[in-house]
Amino acid sequence: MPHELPKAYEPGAIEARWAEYWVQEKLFHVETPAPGDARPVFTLLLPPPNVTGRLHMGHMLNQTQMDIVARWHRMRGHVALWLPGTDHAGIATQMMVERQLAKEGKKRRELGREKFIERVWEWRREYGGAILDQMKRLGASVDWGREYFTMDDNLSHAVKEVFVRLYEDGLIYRGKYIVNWCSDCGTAISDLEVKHEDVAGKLYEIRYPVVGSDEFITVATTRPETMLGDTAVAVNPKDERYTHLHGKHVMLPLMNREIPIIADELAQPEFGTGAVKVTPAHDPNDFEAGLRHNLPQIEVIDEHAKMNANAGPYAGLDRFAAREHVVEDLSEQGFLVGTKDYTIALGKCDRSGTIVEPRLSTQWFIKIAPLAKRAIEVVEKGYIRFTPENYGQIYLNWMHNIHDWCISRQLWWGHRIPAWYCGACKEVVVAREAPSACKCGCTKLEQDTDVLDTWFSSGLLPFTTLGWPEATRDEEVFYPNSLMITGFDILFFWVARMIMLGCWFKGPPEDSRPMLGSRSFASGELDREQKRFDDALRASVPFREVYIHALVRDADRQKMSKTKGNVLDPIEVIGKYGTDATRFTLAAMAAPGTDIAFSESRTAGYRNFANKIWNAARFMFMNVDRAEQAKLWSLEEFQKKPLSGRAGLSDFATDTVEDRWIVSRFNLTATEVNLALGDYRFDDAAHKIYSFFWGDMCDWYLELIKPRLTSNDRGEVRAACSNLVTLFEASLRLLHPMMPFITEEIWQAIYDGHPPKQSIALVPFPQGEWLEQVDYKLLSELDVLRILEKRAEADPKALEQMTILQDFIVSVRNLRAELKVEPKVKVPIEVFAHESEIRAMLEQNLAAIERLASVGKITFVEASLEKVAGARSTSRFDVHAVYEKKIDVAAERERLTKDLEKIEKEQANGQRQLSNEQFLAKAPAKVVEGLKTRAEELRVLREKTLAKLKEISG
RNA sequence: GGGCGGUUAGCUCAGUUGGUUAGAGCGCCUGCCUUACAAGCAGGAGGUCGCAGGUUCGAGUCCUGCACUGCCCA
Repeated sequence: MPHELPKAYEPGAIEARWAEYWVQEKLFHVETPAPGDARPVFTLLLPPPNVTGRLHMGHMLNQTQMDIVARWHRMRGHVALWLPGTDHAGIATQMMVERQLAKEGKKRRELGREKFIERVWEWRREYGGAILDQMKRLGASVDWGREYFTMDDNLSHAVKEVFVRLYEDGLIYRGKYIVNWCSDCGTAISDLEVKHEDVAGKLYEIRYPVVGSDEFITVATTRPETMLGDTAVAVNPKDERYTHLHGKHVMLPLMNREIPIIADELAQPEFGTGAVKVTPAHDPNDFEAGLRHNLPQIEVIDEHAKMNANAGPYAGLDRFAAREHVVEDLSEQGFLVGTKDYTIALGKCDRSGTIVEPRLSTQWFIKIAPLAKRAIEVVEKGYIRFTPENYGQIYLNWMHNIHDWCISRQLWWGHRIPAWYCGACKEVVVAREAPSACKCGCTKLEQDTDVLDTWFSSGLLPFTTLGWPEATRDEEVFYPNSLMITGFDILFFWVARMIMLGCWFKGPPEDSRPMLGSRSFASGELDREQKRFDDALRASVPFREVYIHALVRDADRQKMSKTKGNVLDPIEVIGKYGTDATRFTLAAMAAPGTDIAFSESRTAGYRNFANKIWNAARFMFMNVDRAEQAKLWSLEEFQKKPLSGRAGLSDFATDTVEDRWIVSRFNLTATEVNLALGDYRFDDAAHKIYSFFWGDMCDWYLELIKPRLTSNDRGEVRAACSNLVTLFEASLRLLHPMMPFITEEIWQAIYDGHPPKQSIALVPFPQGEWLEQVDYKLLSELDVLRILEKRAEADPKALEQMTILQDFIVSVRNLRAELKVEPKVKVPIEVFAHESEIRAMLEQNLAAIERLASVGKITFVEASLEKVAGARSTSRFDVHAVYEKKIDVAAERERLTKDLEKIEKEQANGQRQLSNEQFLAKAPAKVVEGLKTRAEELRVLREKTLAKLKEISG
């Protein structure tokens, strides 16, 4: 069947069609492997996007990388499970629905809890799938049959189980502490959800009169309104300026309340006057100091960030209005000493942007130290590997300084805390199911109205999505997950919490930890116990590897933000250049540890790459169709080949130097791509494929085989067609993880409706097999070449010969350009090659040289052409164009002089090293050898260049 | 204040344990509508690797200091 392909690649329709096909056909659904299934398993969990979210560039980078890795593993024959899902995003979703209600003139509280939650579910059914639909457009090869949502029944059940177990272990407690309060969201938030921002503010100095004296004590604060709740003034015990005031009291201005002067480390002598006001109900440090000194906690700001009744005359004012009034009154009454400009690190709610109020409030917390201890241990012992490595350090640093985690949220949307309070005895009952009665006999139990932090549930996903707390086959097979790919911004939200929770719930009981010094172990027994424990710990990690990707910035390296208006919508970029090109851009720029400055010009370049592939395919089909019409060869011959043993290039005829060369290049490239992907070097892998496809295959191989494709020799046509299709098909497989759409389209066309598998995504990846057998992380490039040579997959001789042939053709083209030969004129050339082998190779490729360098008659001469003006020389050959046009002597001299300088400089460098005994003694043999070979080349080149210069000047 | 990173071609970036001639894309210059591709082809220019020291036979790569710059945490 003839192939009609449009002249330019049009990604839109093609991509939408395949995206739908992959989902419809459930191609990436993974059945749980039965016991005895020996295939390697690869598990990847999608960090769930917010159900309210829309896809942004960060998601796209994240998902592109995951998809590349997942497709790569799948094609290598692994059971590759990629689990998709969304996060219920407590605050964000609740806000979204409240806004919707507001439009109808309704309020959440009027509706009531149950009705409201129903509305949220409705909203989720209606809009919650948006981001997942966008993922489909990216071609993400996830298992849609296993999609999860953090509020699903099974996951909610697991959340309850975790809460109860942690509570029973004494790791969850409830108490009144200072928390980060967002008055806009109306809930407590965790430390991680507070973003600090340096802003210009003021430092107010206020003097408090010391009771029973004329003295004043001056304190400095950035938040004067909180003084209304002051219950002490602190001075450093070592600060001699204040020793005489220890035990005395001050009169709190405006409130006329006597408060003590306490000696506490809280006050730093270097800061301000060395004395600080203490407001235990509105500052975390003051809170601690308050506990140390048994100070009363007077709250003056309420949940709406307004001053409350304790603030006396200021009650009812907003906290910022109150600040103005307080400062005014202090000033009027002579208590304000002064104000200074001061930079404040202001904490804002990550979600709403509201300034966070440290507020005294009763909340649920996780006692984090025991969990953190394990989370540190598994990383220190190398059970989890970070890429780039430095993130391991950052993680440990954070984990060492972690604080208890406030997990309750004053929201309705989320997992409700499984705790009930007795109406009679106030006892707290924590249980998996609603208890019918308290142990005091009272049946009036009310459930806690709060819900859990969203991250509490998402931190459990690596095991709860696999069926936990039930012991399932899925969990047995797929846990630990193989990999977590995510951005550094949620390293702590996600990665850290998953590790803490995973290692706790999937790990060995803490009391099974062998203790040094314990008498119960005989010698040797302890080691065995320790090993058992460590093995259990190793098996408990949520994932074996963590890859942290960088930030996608705009082309000017600016962070993308809505306020700056520089946000790129990936769907728009895709619309312009195609998904494949966009994916390829992200992959090619994703060097580990470096932010991506996303530039559309680069994407345009990769769209051109897609177009190049497309046209190469057109070229292939054009030739194949012609051969088919002439009954010389048929695609069926290729289609009939069995799939087994087809990971690389098989049945590839290696009659010519270009055949042998392209096989070597293909196998080398495939190997390098495998190595790069194994190291998450997406950029390397992309560049290697790009230069192979375009630089080797299109620029040289396709050009070189053109004559054979149109030859009258049946054998030549057959071999050329077969080679072309074989090579092309294998190259598509190599490219498929990065550019899934165009590769699927062309691959399916090659098989004309009779593909050996439903999709290119399910056929073997080139050269993957032997790499499974070795620890390839230890291989150098040279080792790779050697191994391939041994396996007859690379031919160093062909690589060298082809390089010389390319050099030769480029030299002639260069001569033509310099002599300004008309493009259509075939210029005769003279060639000298002193090595017979090279002369023979050139003679064998005369037709190619004639065609690719637009050459007429080629004459081999017996003497060097180095003295011929305008001749080109390399260490292996001299070539000269016989053409009337005069050469530009000045330009030629300049070029030669420049060449000579370069040659001599390199020569001097080499000589210095080679004449250095230390170098000869210490440098590896291959370096010395290489330098010697190069020195000889340089010697020849220098002589030839000198001769020419002399000729031209004389 | 504590910690981590960056500085390589006009621009955006690679450069893996130190080793032969520092690479790519885009941009730029010159010539071509050569029957797959002008989203292309061919040829070309462009870098004292932020600065100053040090280690080494050998430094873009390791160490120290400095300058500029970005991020995270408090």
